[in-house]
Amino acid sequence: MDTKTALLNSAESLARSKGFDAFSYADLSEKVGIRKASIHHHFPTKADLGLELISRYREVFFVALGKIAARDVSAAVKLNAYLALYRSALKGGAQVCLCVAFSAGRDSFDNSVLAELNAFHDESLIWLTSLFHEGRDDISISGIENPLSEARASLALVEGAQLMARAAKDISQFDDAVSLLRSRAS
Amino acid sequence: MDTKTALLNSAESLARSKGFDAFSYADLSEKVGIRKASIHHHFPTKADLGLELISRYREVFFVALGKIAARDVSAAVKLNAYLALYRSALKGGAQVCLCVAFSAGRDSFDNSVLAELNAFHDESLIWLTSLFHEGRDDISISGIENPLSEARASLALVEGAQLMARAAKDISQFDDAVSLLRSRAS
DNA sequence: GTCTATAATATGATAGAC
DNA sequence: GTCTATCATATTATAGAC
Repeated sequence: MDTKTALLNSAESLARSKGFDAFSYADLSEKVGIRKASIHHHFPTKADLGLELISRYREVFFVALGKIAARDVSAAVKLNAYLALYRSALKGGAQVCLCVAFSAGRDSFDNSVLAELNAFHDESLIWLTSLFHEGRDDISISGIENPLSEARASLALVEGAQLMARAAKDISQFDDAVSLLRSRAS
Repeated sequence: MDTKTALLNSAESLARSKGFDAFSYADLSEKVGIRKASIHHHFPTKADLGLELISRYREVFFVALGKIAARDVSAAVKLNAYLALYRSALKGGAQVCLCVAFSAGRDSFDNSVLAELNAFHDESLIWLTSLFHEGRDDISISGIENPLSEARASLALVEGAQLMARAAKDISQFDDAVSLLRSRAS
């Protein structure tokens, strides 16, 4: 693996466990085994690092969602896969997804990072709305009256559930919070 | 108002808008009009300040919830009051409630602060579970099968909705996320 | 209780040798 | 591309005068 990728991987892990502003180039230096100054060669400023982080994350995340959507299974199965994706991102309660980590960060992000965050949010809503439409049609998810409202509520639910689980360092808080939604997917 | 209260008020505002680790004694100094060193007289360390902040917040918050619970109105009305409390805490999208702010903070909190956070969480669940029991009994809130599950989902929902609204600096994201829950309270 | 002054440390970032 | 050395600045915190 090349140095830049190693830096991105370690930075992502640190951002998701501690927060983007809570880790320093010194932390990153120690994790990757390279001097602080050398990191600036790959990411001149920390803002550059932040932008590349969220950009890469969004790309990878929606490739995963695309694969779920393409499966020839019921909407209920896809909803469970979506919840499993957020659950596994928790790493047992030690990390949140990068989107939650950045949303929780201080207002230290510039417009390009905020644009990525908004895009993540909008794309998620589109994906979820489509899912709930499907679930209403194939009647595999119960009680759907308004797919868009369901999408908005579900996104806030999984993000809040992640936040609580990491704060308590207890993944069962995530499971408890989403159990009601999961129970509607037969 | 005495200096200590002024410090707590300004610190709470800063923590809820920027994050607890994202404001410094210098920021606080400027806001209150007192020198940095003088703050240490009231709060020797920043950890002391954090503990007093969350402790005071929990107290005030559950006094408010107690007043809502004591009202002679339907559970649906109480649920709307609960959602309105979280909505007003948003200050239009600029702030989150202190509980969300601390949950999102880095792992810089010691055990006493984490204990307050856990207590906040547990007390909220008890309050909400009681509310949903009431809503099932007076049939003012629709579709309740398991009050505890509803409580857990609702808490994660409002916290996630706050996080999203502040990240987008747009209170309508909170309203959108909770609209489904609100619509069940007739 | 508040001030000035200062300490000890950590931060993001740059210059220039190899 | 990585290194050593350094800078400017910000952080929490303390000592001691008033």
